[in-house]
Amino acid sequence: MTHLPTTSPTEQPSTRERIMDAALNIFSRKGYHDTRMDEIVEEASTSKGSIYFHFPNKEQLFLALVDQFADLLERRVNEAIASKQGMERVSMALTTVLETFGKYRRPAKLLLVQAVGLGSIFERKRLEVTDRFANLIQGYLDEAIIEGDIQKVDTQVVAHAWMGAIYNVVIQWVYTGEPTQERILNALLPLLLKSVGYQQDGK
Amino acid sequence: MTHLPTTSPTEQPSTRERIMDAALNIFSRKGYHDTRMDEIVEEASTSKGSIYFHFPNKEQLFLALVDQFADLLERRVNEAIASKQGMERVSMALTTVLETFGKYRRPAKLLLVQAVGLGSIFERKRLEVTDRFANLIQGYLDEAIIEGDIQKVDTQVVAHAWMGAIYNVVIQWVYTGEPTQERILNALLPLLLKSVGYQQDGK
DNA sequence: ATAATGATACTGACTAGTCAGTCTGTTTGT
DNA sequence: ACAAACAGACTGACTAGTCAGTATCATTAT
Repeated sequence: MTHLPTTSPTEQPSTRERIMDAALNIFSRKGYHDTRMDEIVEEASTSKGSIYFHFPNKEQLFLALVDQFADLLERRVNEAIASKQGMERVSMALTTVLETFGKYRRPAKLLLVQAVGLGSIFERKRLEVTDRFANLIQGYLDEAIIEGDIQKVDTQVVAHAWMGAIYNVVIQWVYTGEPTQERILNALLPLLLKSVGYQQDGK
Repeated sequence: MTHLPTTSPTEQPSTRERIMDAALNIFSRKGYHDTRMDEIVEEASTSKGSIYFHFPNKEQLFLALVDQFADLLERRVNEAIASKQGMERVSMALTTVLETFGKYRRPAKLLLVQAVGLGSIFERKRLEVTDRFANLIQGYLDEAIIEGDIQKVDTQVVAHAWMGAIYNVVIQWVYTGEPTQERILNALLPLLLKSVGYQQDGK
């Protein structure tokens, strides 16, 4: 089904890719603790030894998936905003994030839900990822303030608030399928922009 | 330390209360899976059998804590908004939620962090709690629209976005202690109100 | 008064199952 | 010949939950 783009899109998937694919499926569905390594073995049509050849342990396998998706997300956002400036960057970044979450529903769930509430190792990783994106947003906002696009605000709080807003709406959608992606984009984007006093031009 | 108000505030705590107190401490610190029942036994100065006399299993003990705090939160909000109308209700509800999270930091972490990413039983409970509060917010917003306080918006999306914003900022604060509660209130409240086009009167 | 009965609250040694990770191989590629 | 990649049976640490028994107090009978 939903494959994350990998390094070799032409050939048939390597064992390592099959393992990550299977792990993503099951982790995102059942969560970290309820996922047995033997299930991944079966889903990936491989063996215990093979998994432990490619990954040192269960934890690292999980973190590899989190990193893979976080990287993809950041790459996509960076590509999308390259040609934009000021508040348009913010707007474009938001749209891209929502689209990417929409396209990759399972990894999104992994990152937003299953990576929460695990042990301290995972908490550190989650904080790292969260900070990474919060800093990104904060940077754009600071830029927009300098450019005079928006009023002065507490960009740190705003950044985290925005992330929470996006996360939560997406999580709701991942679980229930409601509201539709279109509704989310139509409602959320203006909401966030308005929250810092920016009025969209398109009508 | 931070005791949740219970039914008998005068007498010294009953075994059941000691168990819940200890469980809250450890669950909120280490998460559900990393908490051993034996640790709770020790912290509560009781016995294994005693815990299983008062609670059928680990899961139900955890859910009892979640419910206890969700109830407290809802009760506080309802009390606070009783005398208000329209958009003032929304404003007051937000303030109360932030204050309550601030006052009960550990149960907040339990509800917002540790209850996420667990199995299906917990997911159901989390959706239940989330919906409960989202519906509350949505109700106030719908009311405010009818009263003409704010423009028409997709209140369902707004409700979930707001919750996410609040959650995420509070989580950040629970983890790092930053930003301060005052900064959060000063930044978050206007942000949320502005996001639906409502201008505060104070100033 | 006090002994017998019962109910509730608690104790902690024990068990039975689970599952991540290991180990000893076999196969495949160069 | 050699190593990288894979197979899968096996191990043992770990822990939720059990259960047979004890302590304490209220209730009733004698």
